[in-house]
Amino acid sequence: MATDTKDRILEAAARLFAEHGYHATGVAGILRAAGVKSGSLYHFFSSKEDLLVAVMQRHLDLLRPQILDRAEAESVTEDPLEHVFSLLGIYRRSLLVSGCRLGCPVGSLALEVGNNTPRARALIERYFSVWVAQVRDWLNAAGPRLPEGLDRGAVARQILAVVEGGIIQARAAESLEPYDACVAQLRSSFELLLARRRYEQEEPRDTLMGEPSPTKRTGREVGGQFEWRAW
Amino acid sequence: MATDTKDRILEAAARLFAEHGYHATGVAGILRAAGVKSGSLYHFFSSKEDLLVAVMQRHLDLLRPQILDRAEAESVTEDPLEHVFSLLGIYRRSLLVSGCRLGCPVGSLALEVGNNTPRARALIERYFSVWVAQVRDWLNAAGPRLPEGLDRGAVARQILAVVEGGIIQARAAESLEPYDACVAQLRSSFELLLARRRYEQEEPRDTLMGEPSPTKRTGREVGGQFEWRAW
DNA sequence: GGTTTGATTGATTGGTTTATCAAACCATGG
DNA sequence: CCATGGTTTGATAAACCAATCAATCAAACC
Repeated sequence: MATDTKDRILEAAARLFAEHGYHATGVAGILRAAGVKSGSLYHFFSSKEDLLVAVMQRHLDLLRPQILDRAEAESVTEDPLEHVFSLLGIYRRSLLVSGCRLGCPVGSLALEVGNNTPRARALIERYFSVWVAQVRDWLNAAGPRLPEGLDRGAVARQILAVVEGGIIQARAAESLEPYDACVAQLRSSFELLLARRRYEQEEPRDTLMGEPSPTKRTGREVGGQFEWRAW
Repeated sequence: MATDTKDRILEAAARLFAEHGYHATGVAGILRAAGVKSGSLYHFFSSKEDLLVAVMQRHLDLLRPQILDRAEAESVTEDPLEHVFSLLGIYRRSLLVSGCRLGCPVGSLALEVGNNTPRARALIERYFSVWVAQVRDWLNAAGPRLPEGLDRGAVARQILAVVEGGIIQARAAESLEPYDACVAQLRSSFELLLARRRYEQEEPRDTLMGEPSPTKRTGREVGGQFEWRAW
């Protein structure tokens, strides 16, 4: 069927672009992976670059259902801060199952074709915007638990940076360790923010690095420290 | 002269790889940019991939003199924490003068040729290691101003992640704003760490988000907030 | 002055790439 | 049963790519 072929091409192209990059992926490889002849591809897409744009559009379309919503769904609590670390856990799993080869498909393409491919660049920008906006909303939903003056948009951008930068390092090192270190450090920063908020409010506190306001805490205890079940 | 030609080739290749990526850069373009004929290139480098490795080696060789040492040199104070933000300022300038096209030449290549080019990957990994080790040393030099139990290696990795991730976002957005937001947020985290340290020591403090221990403060005051002169 | 060594040239090769196109195919509706 | 239009085929064009190589040149060395 028509849409089936088109989807197979898109899926194959998305996978190969993510694995080897845009330029390193030949049309022949996409055809082979999709089980299609060249004419079919050029029936649906006017050029390789056009295919790239379609792949990016697909990533954008799938961002919410397959990444953001899933991060929420995987959180055992309704703590919006847990959604954030759930999200980081999704990328970690992607690295894990691919032997540190696949991280964020958009991040890779952003650096390779970012400029000099205007349509793709615009989609990448929107992708990041949606991502950041969702994380910002989660941070906003954490409401008074985070400090008053905190720029939650900037924090969301920083979280995205940590993800992308952590993935770069993990790929280079062929190890999850750098990614985990970045995330762990991010978690510490959050604990500090939460602690600071409690400090501002002069609430009673036992430990400074303690758990988030435990209204619904259902995470597991690990080594005496509360885990937000990011993975 | 011999070395002159070789250097011109390396320089041209490094620039073009950073601008357009490895695969998108043709040998012909390198020859044109270096003002050299193909035979010369293949006299010095056995293949395009060999040239890539040489370019990476060059980046590694220049990391200390042109990036890390310069970050120290540009700091007006001897505060090792200022070195860190000085370093972030170097990358910002690179983005600025190139219209957000050039960030970290190694980060781009890390994602594009990271795997499936073992020699290049190993050099990228070493590059990041040296980078992280230097930042870690700076953090260590900050000594007791940072909290006792802080994993300074992890913080250094996180800083690298913020740089690389901030650059990705800046390139995608064709704007410095995302990079600045990430760095600003990083700065806030540091202020929080310093504040926390002072809190631990039960030292007298006036503001929680105040300046770093002002033994040698020579930065400029901006809007009432202390600036570490990152740029 | 003659020889060796290394550097440089630039036309050329062989392979690969993206993209085209006319012909065949097939489902749907008249 | 045919007509139509979207779909698929696969050979092939045209451009591009990395890489080669015999020939020239320059300098250093004996």
